[in-house]
Amino acid sequence: MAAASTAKIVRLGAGEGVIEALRQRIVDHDLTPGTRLREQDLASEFGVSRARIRDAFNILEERGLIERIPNRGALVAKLDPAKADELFEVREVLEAQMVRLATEKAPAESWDDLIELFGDSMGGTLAKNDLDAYEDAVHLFRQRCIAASENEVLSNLLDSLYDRTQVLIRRLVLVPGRAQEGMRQHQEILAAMRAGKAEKAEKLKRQNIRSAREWFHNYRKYLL
Amino acid sequence: MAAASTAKIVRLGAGEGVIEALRQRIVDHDLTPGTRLREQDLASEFGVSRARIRDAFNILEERGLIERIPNRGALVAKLDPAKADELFEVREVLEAQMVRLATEKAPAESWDDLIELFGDSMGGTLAKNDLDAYEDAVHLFRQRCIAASENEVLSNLLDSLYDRTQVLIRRLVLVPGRAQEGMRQHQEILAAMRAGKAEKAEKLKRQNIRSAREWFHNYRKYLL
DNA sequence: GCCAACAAGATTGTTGACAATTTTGTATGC
DNA sequence: GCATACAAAATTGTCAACAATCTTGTTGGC
Repeated sequence: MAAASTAKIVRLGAGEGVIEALRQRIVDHDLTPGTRLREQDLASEFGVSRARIRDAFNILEERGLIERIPNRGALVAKLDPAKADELFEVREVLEAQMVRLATEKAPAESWDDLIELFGDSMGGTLAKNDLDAYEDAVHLFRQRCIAASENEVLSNLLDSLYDRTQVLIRRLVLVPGRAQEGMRQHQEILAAMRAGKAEKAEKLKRQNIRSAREWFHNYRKYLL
Repeated sequence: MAAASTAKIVRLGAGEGVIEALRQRIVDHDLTPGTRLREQDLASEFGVSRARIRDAFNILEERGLIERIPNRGALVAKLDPAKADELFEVREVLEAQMVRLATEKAPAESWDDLIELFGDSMGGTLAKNDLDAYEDAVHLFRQRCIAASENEVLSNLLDSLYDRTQVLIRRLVLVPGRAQEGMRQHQEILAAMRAGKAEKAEKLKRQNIRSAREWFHNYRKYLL
């Protein structure tokens, strides 16, 4: 569930739970973009002082999840098409690098269970519109790749980008046909990884993100 | 000079200057890795309250420039070889993407002045060991590419990564032969950009970072 | 002489109160 | 009726004091 949990283990101060709770609400669209965040309200709700909320705001702003206007407070960051494009352009190369490094650093057999997961049964799963199962599989693929790439810097960046696009990705799966194509692409990527072809896997992952970006463009009216 | 100034224009609060000042000291190695940062000392020096210093610490920690140990304070982050490798692995794809986007989005003629800058006279400049001129040229190349790539997310990530490796890069130029090779690589990259060959430019930039990484490995005893 | 227990000092973590700024509501003049 | 000026309320920005935790120096015992 928690995308950023891959690397953040340290510092369990009083305010740490606040950051995570706010992050979760924002990426889950519990707090919709543009929502104004009042320090005192949140402080009362979480039972901490305003200073803790302020600390959380500083960090969430640095991650791009909220925007702050001097003397006016904090707003949940909006995701306009231009900004979404920027995020896709960066994800394209970072996720491709993730797959490349994972292929190079992990033994080929370690992907067998994921190949099984994305295998024959997945088609039927999607036919029944069981999107949760698909989302879980993609999420697992992602987590395994991040772990295998053994690069904390990359991991943190991917988590940060993922937080900002999670809502969009989730909605994209709703578009008829997108999940099927995504499944096929993951099968191809995994096949390349199983064969140890890091460069090919990287290229395929890049195409996967570009493809997602194109679907987003074609359906952006419905997605944002 | 200020690498992170490309995008951070907003929020000129009292504490904003503190962040920038501390960042500058860290990336310039004015504060060496492992240095302990005491809140009260810095608060007195900058003439602000400890809370402002604390805010700055939060942000610098998020950017990976300092590390915090609970109840023990903040240390300037150390850059061990493993972490340096991680940074190179990420820079490799992000800077390549930067060059690709810059080539695609900016008119070919716009690189003519940089081609001139990295042209014939540069060889003599390096022969005289005028490293400042070389560093300035590389810095200008970088800034122009970031601006041309028109991607704020990418720009922020590159600035953040650059801050963490600036000292290392600066020292790497000292290694005999590295500057000459870097110059040649930039000439090739710029030639590809001038020709509008985005994919080739991307590939060359990738090789440029990989090459820098190898030099770093070979001379890491002297560099860290 | 060396180690452990304890106490004093230093440093970070947290809070509530105060100051500065912006927004909102109201009254007044045209 | 509408716009402007002013005042009150709400909200954010800043700070200094207090509490908790860790480090360091000292003393006593073996």
